[in-house]
Amino acid sequence: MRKKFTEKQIHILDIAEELIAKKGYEGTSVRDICSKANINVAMISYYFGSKEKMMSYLYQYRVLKTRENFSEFADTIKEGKPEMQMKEIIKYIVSQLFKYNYFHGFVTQELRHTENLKDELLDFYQLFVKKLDEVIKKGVASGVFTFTPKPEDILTTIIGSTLFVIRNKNFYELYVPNKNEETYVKEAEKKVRMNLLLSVFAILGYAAD
Amino acid sequence: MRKKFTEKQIHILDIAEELIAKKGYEGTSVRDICSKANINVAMISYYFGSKEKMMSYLYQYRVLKTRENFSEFADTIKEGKPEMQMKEIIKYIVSQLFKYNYFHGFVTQELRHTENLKDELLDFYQLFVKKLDEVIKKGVASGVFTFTPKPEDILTTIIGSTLFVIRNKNFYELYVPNKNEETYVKEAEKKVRMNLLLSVFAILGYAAD
Amino acid sequence: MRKKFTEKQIHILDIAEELIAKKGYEGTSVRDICSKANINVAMISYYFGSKEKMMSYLYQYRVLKTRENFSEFADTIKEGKPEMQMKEIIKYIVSQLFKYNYFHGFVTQELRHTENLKDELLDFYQLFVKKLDEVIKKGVASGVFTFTPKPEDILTTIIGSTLFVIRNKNFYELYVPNKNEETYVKEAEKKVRMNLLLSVFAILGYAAD
Amino acid sequence: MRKKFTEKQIHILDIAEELIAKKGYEGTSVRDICSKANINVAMISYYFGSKEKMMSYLYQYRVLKTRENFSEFADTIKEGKPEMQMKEIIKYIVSQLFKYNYFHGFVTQELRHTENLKDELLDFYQLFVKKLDEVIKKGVASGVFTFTPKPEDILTTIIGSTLFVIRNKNFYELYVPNKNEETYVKEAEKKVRMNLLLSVFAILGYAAD
DNA sequence: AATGAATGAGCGTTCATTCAT
DNA sequence: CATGAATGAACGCTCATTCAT
Repeated sequence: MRKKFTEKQIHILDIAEELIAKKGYEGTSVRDICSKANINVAMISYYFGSKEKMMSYLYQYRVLKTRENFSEFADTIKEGKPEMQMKEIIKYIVSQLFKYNYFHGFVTQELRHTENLKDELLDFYQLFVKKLDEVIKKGVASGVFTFTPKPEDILTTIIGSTLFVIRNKNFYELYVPNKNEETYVKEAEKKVRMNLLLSVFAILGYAAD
Repeated sequence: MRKKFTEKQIHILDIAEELIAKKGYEGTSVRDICSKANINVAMISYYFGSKEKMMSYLYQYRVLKTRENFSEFADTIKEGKPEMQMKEIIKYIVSQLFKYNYFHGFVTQELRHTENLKDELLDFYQLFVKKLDEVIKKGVASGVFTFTPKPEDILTTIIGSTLFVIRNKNFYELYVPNKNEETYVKEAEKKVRMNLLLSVFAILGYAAD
Repeated sequence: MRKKFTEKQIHILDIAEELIAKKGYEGTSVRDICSKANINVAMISYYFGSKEKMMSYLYQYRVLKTRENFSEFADTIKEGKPEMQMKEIIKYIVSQLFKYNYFHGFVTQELRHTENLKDELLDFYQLFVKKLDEVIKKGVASGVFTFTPKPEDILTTIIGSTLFVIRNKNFYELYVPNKNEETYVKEAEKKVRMNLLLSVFAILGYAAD
Repeated sequence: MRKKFTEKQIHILDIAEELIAKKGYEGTSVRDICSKANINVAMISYYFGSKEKMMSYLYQYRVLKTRENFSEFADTIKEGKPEMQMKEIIKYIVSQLFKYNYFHGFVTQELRHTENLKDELLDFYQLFVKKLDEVIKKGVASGVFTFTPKPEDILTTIIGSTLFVIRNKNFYELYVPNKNEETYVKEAEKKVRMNLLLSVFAILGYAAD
């Protein structure tokens, strides 16, 4: 059920995503979205069929974009050494979660409304697992990694830790040096990335020389 | 503003928590809760003043219980060696999150409704950070730990990873051997706990003999 | 359907009257009344059967008292000259309306709820009409009054003017010299009384010598 | 905050006014109004924002119309003799109160809901007082009136008496010859008008030749 | 292709009243 | 005799959606 969206539709989806990530699906009324998007209240039903279908389209749209993005990324690290690849994967996941935190925010919160779509996200996660598995095995084979942790556990740690930081801003900011609103996000991202690098490479038994 | 609750009120809170964790605050109507609790629609206003106040009471009630529970737990590990203490802390946090996943589910999702109460959760997290800090320092001092990672990062990894597993059941269950509905939860909890033990001890540079 | 009331019941009726006169029948909840009377919410149904029946009892109670009161008053002027009697009647009606403005306030506002009871008020008004008729005829017979206006019109003017003043406080107070909250009511009562005396005696063609 | 209303809105306001005058603001539910107006329950909120705001608009609308109406009337009597002017004013006020008795019914009963709007009614009453004052003074100057009663007292008598008659139908109808429902109202209006003419001209010491 | 008016269902809450004690 | 817990109906209002244009 792929669909091409007009500019106007994408505009609506952007605003819907932001509001829903902030206030939840039920907490966000069609009127809220339309008012912020400067369109008529009837437009969401008109364009997408219903509020719920709009959610599906929004989800599809983002997953599609994300997959394309990941595809490109995967290409860029194809040639590197395992330790570099692992580092880049961590960096990529963390930055993507921070960048599209709106999306990832509502994915876990609001996916109950689009139960059948979860599969697409699942496929996407498995893509990561597969990639991590490759890298780990290659690293172990080449001797730079000592241990063989489960790739799904590595992914769990990376995504889980990052989302926790994003969602518990007022906890984590206690430990981030620069609390300036502008720079906080960057500092937080950096801190969680460093933590994950340390963590993951420790599990891998990475012997830096 | 502590409050004693009757059995009936606790019954309502239990059901409310479950539904809200599943379907969100706005997604759960007073009628849903009352219908499942076999009580009159007016009772929530009658007992708690309003739906919103019920949320506050629910939150208070759980945080209070959780703090008391943690207090007891902290006593039981007071005497042990750092490595044992760390192991027990991880085990404790993971098991608590699994046990009260309803609560932790709505805490991160629905806290916007009880903004002023967030501080209590913050205090609670800081309790953990403090405890972790003690254990890490003691372990480093006694030589069983080699490195000194930040306690807030350790906590982030533990809670983040566990919550991710809880909330992405149909991802994680792909990697859990026994998919029997009854045993799955236990297996999943065991798997994430093992992962975290490995992970945390690796970061600490724990030298097992 | 006469009824004897206990002190507690009278206490409730007093409070109910005040609140209903202020905020209307529907605007006053049973809870409001019970809360102000420091009694249980169930008491009004318990004592009076229902909120509506309470209204009936309240109405009966006040009309009864008022009739008794008027009876006494009628005795005191029995012996006087017509012009004195007329003066006293005006003074009496005005002062009673001011004194029991709570009651008269809700009588005209809330009588829609006790349609069948209007007869009692009607009887009461007719008592006044009869008395006024007597006085007018006596005065005409004795030559102190020149004209024979209809007694129901005299009553209409007296009650209508007084109630208008009571209910349009912020209009009439513009023309009352002393606006001090304490003395205003007395001044207003005095002013409307003087107006009515002038008015009624003018209609009667009273020739003061 | 003046507002133009559509025909549909005016239709709703008419029905709302009638019901509220009869049963009070709290006694009249939004459902009552909508049911009688054959519209959806949501329409009152949709058109006016809320039930309470509807009251304000209704009030504004009627006061505005009434002021315009009075303005026109004032023009028509500009040229006449004082005694003719006085007669016309009485006739006008009485007929207006009878015509718009719904409005005047709820104005005194329900103005607690639109506290801040009372001033507009006050202004309106003062317009009458001013006009009466002019007429009285002119009459006294030209010698047709002997006395100088206070204009606010004249207004009080006129409005008070008329409203009393309107609100105590089953009292006054005892004295109105033709009790036929159709003609009663006209007869009652006539009777109270005659009474007021007599009354007011007597107070003015009008010397008819 | 797009709108604004209008709808019916459902929301959280309050109501007068009843019930068990 | 009196209470406080509990009820079902109704409240004003907002919702996502549909309809007529």
